[in-house]
Amino acid sequence: MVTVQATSIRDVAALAGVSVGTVSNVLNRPAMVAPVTRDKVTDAIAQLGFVRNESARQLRAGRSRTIGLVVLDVANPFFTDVARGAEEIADAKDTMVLLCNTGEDPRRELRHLEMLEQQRVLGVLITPVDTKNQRIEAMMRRGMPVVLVDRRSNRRNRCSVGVDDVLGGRLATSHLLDMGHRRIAFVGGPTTLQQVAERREGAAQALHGRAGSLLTIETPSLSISTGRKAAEQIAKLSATKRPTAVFCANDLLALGVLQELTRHGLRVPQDIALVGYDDIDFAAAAVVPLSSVRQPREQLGRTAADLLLEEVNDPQRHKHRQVVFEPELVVRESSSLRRSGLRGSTGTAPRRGAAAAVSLAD
Amino acid sequence: MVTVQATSIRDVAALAGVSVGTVSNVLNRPAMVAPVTRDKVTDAIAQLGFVRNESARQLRAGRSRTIGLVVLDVANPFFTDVARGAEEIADAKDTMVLLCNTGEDPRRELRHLEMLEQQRVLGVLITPVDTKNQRIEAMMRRGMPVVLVDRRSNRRNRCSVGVDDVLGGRLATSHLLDMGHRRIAFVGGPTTLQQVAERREGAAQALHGRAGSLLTIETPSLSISTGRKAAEQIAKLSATKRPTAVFCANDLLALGVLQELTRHGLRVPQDIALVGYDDIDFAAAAVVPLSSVRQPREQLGRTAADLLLEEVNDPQRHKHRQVVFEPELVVRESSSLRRSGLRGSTGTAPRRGAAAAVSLAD
DNA sequence: GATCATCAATGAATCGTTTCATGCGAGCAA
DNA sequence: TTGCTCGCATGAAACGATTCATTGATGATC
Repeated sequence: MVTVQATSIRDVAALAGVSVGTVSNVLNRPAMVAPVTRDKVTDAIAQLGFVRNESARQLRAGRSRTIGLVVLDVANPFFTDVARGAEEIADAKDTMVLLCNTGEDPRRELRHLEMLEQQRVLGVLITPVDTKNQRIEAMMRRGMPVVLVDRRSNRRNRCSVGVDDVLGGRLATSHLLDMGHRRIAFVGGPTTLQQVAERREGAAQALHGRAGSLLTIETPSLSISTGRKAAEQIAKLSATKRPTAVFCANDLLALGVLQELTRHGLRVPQDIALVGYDDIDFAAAAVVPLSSVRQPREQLGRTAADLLLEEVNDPQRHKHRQVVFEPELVVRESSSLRRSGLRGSTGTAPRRGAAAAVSLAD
Repeated sequence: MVTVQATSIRDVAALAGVSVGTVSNVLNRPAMVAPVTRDKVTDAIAQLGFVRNESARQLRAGRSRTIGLVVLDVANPFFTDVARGAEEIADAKDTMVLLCNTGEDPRRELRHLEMLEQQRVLGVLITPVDTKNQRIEAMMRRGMPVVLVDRRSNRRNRCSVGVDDVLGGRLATSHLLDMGHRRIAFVGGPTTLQQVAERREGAAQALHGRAGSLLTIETPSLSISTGRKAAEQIAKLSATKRPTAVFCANDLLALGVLQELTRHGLRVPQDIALVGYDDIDFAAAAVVPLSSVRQPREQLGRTAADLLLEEVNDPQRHKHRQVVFEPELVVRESSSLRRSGLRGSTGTAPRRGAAAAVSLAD
């Protein structure tokens, strides 16, 4: 097979009998070309199968039409929902979303950021692996708009959309305490992830001034398989030391924990209660429907894209904002059993706190 | 904030006191630049925060360093695993993967293909929405390498990697027949998706010459929520008409079916047996661990990327190949109950067929 | 000291677009 | 007829890199 030499705007111009400038006008400002000429050009384009070279366009026009979305894990439904939200907004503005997966690996994150900057994307939505990321700072200094996703920026010099993770951790843990649990484990990591650190912090806050202890099991990542490994450690503990409730930093971990506890003959929620985070679709469909802290995932993506495009389209007027959503605890079977010793009835979840709703779902 | 005028290779050259050609050499062929000069240049690059403009590079060099991966649904773990496999291979060859999500929408698919071709990507891996896709044919005629993913090409003029979906459908349905089921439903759609059509075809084949009927419930997509809707229809049927077993075209559907059946008081597997397809991680973690047809997902992605890069790097020697993997039935609780009337014991799965392994997993 | 090979660095040409100042012809008013 | 405006079309000049023929400097060899 012969690789065909790509046809350029010149070939189209030649075939249509017009100048290259006119072809470009047909492509970009069809209104200012006479209908007869326009038809000649579009015919020529169709006949030659011409496809415009985006590199050349971008080089000259100095402006790309894509934004980058850098996430920790595309296999995590949380992020695919965020992506969906971002795409929805971008689509409406004729902008494409480049989805990049770091797999929580700083080196891959760096590679993706480099690529995005080399491509001169309009801007970047990112959930960074590390709290401190030199590269991001540098990019911003060079004028690249960046919005942090699922992370709060303490600095005022950039936009961020996030969910109050401390509150989320507090909600989950208070609920477990209310259900009569005293030995609670937090499973999650790495703690370099701000989300993880804050959810744990929330758990610690909930315990403040109340009877109960928090055992932290740090994991290297947030996947189902690491969840299984963490549960193995828990299962190995003696019954008197073993926590009676586990709060996981996300649902994937929780699902892994659930599988592995079950394999070891530990029942959820009878022996160990379980609460996850994110409320992904699979949580409700788990062996034991999983209590979880729900975040407005698509909303997060939409808001992030909105903020970014606002900054892109009008950098002068744009004011950096830090948007924080509130999470919501969804109680399901995995944590709905009141701890024995406090009369063993299946209790419904109590409302706690003013701002945060605690809802009971199927 | 002032948007800084992007620094170019000229600025670097000026600061380092060398020519632009030398800077380019440092970037692309550092070995042929004297160490002293090289250091001057790299210092200048660092000092200016220079980031190479990929558009310009690509325009002149005439060659990009990315491949496109177009999938039906990024929220489906099947595809994220395929993506992971493809990325693994691409990474090793210093190539980036652009992940594009069509959401089974032909219009979005078209937009993504246009964008990829405009960007002059090295090639495209795609699971097309329609069996016949003009645009793909056109792209190939223009010399763009394309590999079909999770789909068999009957034509010899292109590469494809797929799994024998007819066999998969046969495995699942034979298993259900062996467990004593006679009224079996197939849930899946749209049938324009080749995978769906073939899995159904396999189901029909399994019934050939055996007692039993196949009820087809066509769905508009392959998500959890459409699965719920399908289950609603099933639940509405009278007990005598209702199928005793359901085979779903993928696991997401099956999980949805499972949730909704349970909500209607129908027990799995006692009232209705259930088999899914893909064996995603969540299948084993479902309320009732889900029997499913397993496909070598990452392998699929790796092989596809391998084929594509082979064609890209040596178009002369490359021979198009159609790789077909064999699926494997994994029997779990959702279908492991032998149908009453044939003595109601929990049976283990029988081995069926020569090539296809039927394994019993936890 | 002349000749030649080797190694580095140079800078102009080029990739395929977009953009914009310029040209041109038709139509219209004076 | 002249002078203007208006509507389209033109084509040369960018954009920022890569590439390659050419030049220059340095040693080595005779």
